[in-house]
Amino acid sequence: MTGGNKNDKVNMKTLAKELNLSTATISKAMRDSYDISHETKLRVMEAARRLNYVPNAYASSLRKQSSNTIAIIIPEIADSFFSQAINGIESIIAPQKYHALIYLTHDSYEREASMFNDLASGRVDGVIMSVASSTQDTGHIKKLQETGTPIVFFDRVCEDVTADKIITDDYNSAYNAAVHLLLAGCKNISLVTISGYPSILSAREQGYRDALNNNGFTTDDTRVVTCSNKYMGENVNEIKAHLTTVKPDGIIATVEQLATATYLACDELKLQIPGDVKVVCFTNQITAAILNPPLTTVLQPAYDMGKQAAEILFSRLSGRLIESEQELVMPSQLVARASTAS
Amino acid sequence: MTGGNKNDKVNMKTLAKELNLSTATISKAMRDSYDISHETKLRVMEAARRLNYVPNAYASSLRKQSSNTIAIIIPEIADSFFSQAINGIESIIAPQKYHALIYLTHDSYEREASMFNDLASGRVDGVIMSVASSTQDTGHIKKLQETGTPIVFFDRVCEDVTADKIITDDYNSAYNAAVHLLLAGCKNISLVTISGYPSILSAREQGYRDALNNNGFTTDDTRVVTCSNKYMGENVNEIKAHLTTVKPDGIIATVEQLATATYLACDELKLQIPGDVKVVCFTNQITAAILNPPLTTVLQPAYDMGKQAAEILFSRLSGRLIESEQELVMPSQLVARASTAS
DNA sequence: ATGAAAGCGCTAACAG
DNA sequence: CTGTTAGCGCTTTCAT
Repeated sequence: MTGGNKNDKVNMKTLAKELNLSTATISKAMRDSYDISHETKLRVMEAARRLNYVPNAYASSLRKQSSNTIAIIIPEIADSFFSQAINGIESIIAPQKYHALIYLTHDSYEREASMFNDLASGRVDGVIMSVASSTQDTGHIKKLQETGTPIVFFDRVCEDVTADKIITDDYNSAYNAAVHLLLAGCKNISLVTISGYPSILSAREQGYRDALNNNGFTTDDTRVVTCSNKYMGENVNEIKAHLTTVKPDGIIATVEQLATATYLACDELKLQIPGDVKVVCFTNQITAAILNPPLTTVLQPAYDMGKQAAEILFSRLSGRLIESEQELVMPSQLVARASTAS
Repeated sequence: MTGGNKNDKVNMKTLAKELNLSTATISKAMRDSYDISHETKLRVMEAARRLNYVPNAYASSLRKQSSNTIAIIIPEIADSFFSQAINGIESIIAPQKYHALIYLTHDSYEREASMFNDLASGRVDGVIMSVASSTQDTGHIKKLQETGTPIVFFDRVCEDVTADKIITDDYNSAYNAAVHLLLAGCKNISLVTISGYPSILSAREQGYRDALNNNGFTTDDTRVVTCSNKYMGENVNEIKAHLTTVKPDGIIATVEQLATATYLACDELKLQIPGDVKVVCFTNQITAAILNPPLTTVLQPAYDMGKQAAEILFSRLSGRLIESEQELVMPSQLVARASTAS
């Protein structure tokens, strides 16, 4: 360890001394202020480079009461939808020299609430989030909002929180997915979903129910499999049990993690897709096209949703956006593949 | 917006006034210091809760010269290996109340270097990283190390930087993958890889070459397809061209993103896997088992690698670990599936 | 165009 | 056990 971490610590004072200027002048020069002469700026820049000077982020944040940092709060990172959304967010914030703190709730309300409590520390200027599936009470979110920290939701939004929201048309997407299965000849369609409160889950379920009901089918609750956990093995078992007892000829899976579980369940029961059961899943997995069989998906514009969320958050931060909170609905796309072929 | 962001800002002074104590006492009470009476601590806690007091993170960081924040610097987030590794990192840092800033290099040296320059601002206490494939010069990394910021590499390490490193045995994994293909009857094995400098790429290539050479096969450079970009379409075309001209009967793909490209290339050329070409890929994709056909993978312990990286970083940060930097080699696992069946 | 000085909110000596 | 004091490094009036 070369450990030059104590003595050669170079700050504004060092620079000021080096150039016979005040720290105020250095500060202004570094930020390219209008009332510093061009020549002085050049001298400052040169010295900064030469001495490896980088302004201390926390001193600056403390003084300015703003941090150029946002929080991304999501349930899970090993998920194509969320990781693509992060790419979208990053595409906007990185050029602006903003920083992203990432927090994973693992769908736990307790963790989410604890994270929000911490964020009141002024650590971030704003938040982009997808709420945990187990979150019902939203007091923690409203409390942070009250401190003046803007929050933008994407995908898993909270209905009872007033904030900017980026979603896809979950109701229609599910409705269309169900119609797609009906047109493929299914008479007996089940929904495989996860437990939780976010409105996107109920919207997807309602879209599924309405599509069936509007087309002469009934939808009793036995046709809805609610996977209660994230352990692949248990989900597979729940789905297998359903396939064995209810014998659906079509399945709509509402979240990405259920795609693999559904395929494995069919596999283990030697059920053919799409012969015995047709499957469509809400997922952004890039491998959907090369699955056995290729999976019909409801594809969300994850990258663009992240981009939009970041852009709206920036508008709020800059004060440019003063209108009331908006809900932006972006289009999902049903990509038909062999898993739903007639 | 209830906007209580100005007037009711509650800090230590507020609390001190409220309780007729000094800010020093508040500070110590909040941190559960031994020289504060139990009773006072309770009063402080109560008041803190009542007034929604949360210590300002930046004031604390500035004063303590440490931020309880680390940086995770990776090439890409929409990648199973990296997102699983992040889960591993998070499992260690979250309970310790550490925060993670995430930076994506998109494999660009310029972005990586610029990020490292910024980190000299004291924003983070340490770094966990996987280097960009285009990074050859490592000056930016060494420069940050010289400020005393510990860096732990995982997977894509820099050979010429002295630091803690968590890797898998890339040479042997590739060697074994090649042997696996030979045993499956391949006579004509190609490597599909990406351009770049990280030693894991050359190790994987060397393992492949040695396995063939040691078993009586030659490995000329025409058998190595170097995909130069990340646009799926172009990669598919490069692989198709190779399949058409060289006609390999076995393929080893060195990184996750090449799995889908390879499958699509075979698909478009109507080549059967494993009949015409057998395929094995370094990937952690959960869908490997349900691909058409199920894909033989070299599975890295991504979650545990992230965990280890975080644990070692914490040892460094706490000063517990004083020995010289270590390289921890963790085992990969060859998971044989139908894509390499004889 | 530059500088002096105050202070962001917290912590760590040190005194009492 | 509690308080006083001096900063951490920066930004921002306000003078000059």
